[in-house]
Amino acid sequence: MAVLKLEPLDRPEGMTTHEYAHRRLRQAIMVGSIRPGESLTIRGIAEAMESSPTPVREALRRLSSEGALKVLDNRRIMVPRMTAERFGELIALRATLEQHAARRAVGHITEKQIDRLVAIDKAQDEAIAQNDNATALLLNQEFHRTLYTANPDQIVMPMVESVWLQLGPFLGIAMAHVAQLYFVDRHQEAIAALRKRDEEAVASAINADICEGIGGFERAAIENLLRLAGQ
Amino acid sequence: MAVLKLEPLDRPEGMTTHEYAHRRLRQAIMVGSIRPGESLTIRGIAEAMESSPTPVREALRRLSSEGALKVLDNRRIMVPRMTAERFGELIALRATLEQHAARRAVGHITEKQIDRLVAIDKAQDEAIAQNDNATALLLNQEFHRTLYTANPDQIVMPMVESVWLQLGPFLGIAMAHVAQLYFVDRHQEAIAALRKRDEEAVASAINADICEGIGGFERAAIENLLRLAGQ
DNA sequence: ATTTTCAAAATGTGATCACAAAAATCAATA
DNA sequence: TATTGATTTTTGTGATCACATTTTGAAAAT
Repeated sequence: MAVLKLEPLDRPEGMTTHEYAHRRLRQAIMVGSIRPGESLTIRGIAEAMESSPTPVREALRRLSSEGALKVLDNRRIMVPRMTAERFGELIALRATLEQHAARRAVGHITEKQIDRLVAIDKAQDEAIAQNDNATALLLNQEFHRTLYTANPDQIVMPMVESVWLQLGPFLGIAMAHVAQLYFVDRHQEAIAALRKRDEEAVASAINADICEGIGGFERAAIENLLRLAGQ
Repeated sequence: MAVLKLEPLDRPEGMTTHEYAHRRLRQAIMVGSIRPGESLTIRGIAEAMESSPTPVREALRRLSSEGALKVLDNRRIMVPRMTAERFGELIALRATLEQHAARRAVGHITEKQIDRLVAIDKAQDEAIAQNDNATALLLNQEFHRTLYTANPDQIVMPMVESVWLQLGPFLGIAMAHVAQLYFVDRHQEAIAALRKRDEEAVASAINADICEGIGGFERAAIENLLRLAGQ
């Protein structure tokens, strides 16, 4: 049996087992610590987190509905393989979705929430300065999430998170084969546009943030990376 | 126990029980035959489709990940209530997502696939002429799905379907309180633009198709409908 | 008539078991 | 050595059971 090592995770009281399993697996996929092509077994995961197949199966179903996992014809479950084409689609969709989410937030966001964005961005810069990639990644997600969820009726956030999840495995590959991930962002540009309630400028900043960040990989670089990772 | 009546559904051989349960519930929600606010019980559904709680729970988890169901704090599960604000967000997101999907399909679609779109549109017109709302709705979905999936690496279709699912309950309400759903579409405009491989014109046609179709409800009309339905 | 109390029923959750299909292992054969 | 074939193990699936929590409904009290 494939021995799966999973980072333990804080489990708040009252959280159900399947929810906990979902969180832990999601986290592992998001940061790219499960190799694409590696097959996950229900019993293996259940044993790794000291529970039983039932709640693990529920977690796997949710993750496959979220696009994080793929169910094969054999009913085996694995992290989807990445291709240059799929990567391109993911980046393009991410740009579309997050521009939409940002536009729809501009009319709702308060000055206090914008101040919060400033604080998150500052914390991210500090994490980058200390070469703490994992924390920087998490804070970058928190920046975007905080912006988009300023709209209380927003529907798009789960879809944005789904794209992040699907990009996770590639991040894992990139981190393993690139000496240093260089972070560039357009957060301050977005913040300035938000202060002015300039919807167009906000969308533009978010688009640039995505396209010049993770989306900035050249196609040749991507194919090279994937080849190196044996995909 | 709330007695749930579910349309039986064709079950292909080899389809697992949880997949079948997922399909049947999804279908019921999509056409608006489950009233928002009505609480679904695992055992009730299991009994209604002559199976057991385990696979039903998996189906419910998937549907909640797809946005079709909402898990309350009591762990009760229900179809989310609709509000005018949520409806507005859903329509705006639908327009954004489907314009994106359409643009991304233009470069891949073949003449044969465009011919297929023509056939589907014709069948839909016939269904409308015969006042067969259910069939017309299904064919409309098939039109859009066929267009978007012309792109083989496409990622967005599950998200489009998620929005359709979330709009389903409102459709059910509208059908119950409006004498006749008037169908307007921009399919022929989209087809003409596809033949010319005019990405901008395709996106424009899809946008109009959505905004003038289900998205055409005035806010006052929506609030009135929701009030009538006791939401 | 309304509210409170308390027992009974219903419900979500997760562990366990049995079964069939798939994968892996190993011996026999070419 | 490589390949086939049979046996064993592993795995996904779904039904069932026990437990804790919630909901329900009726009786009692205000």
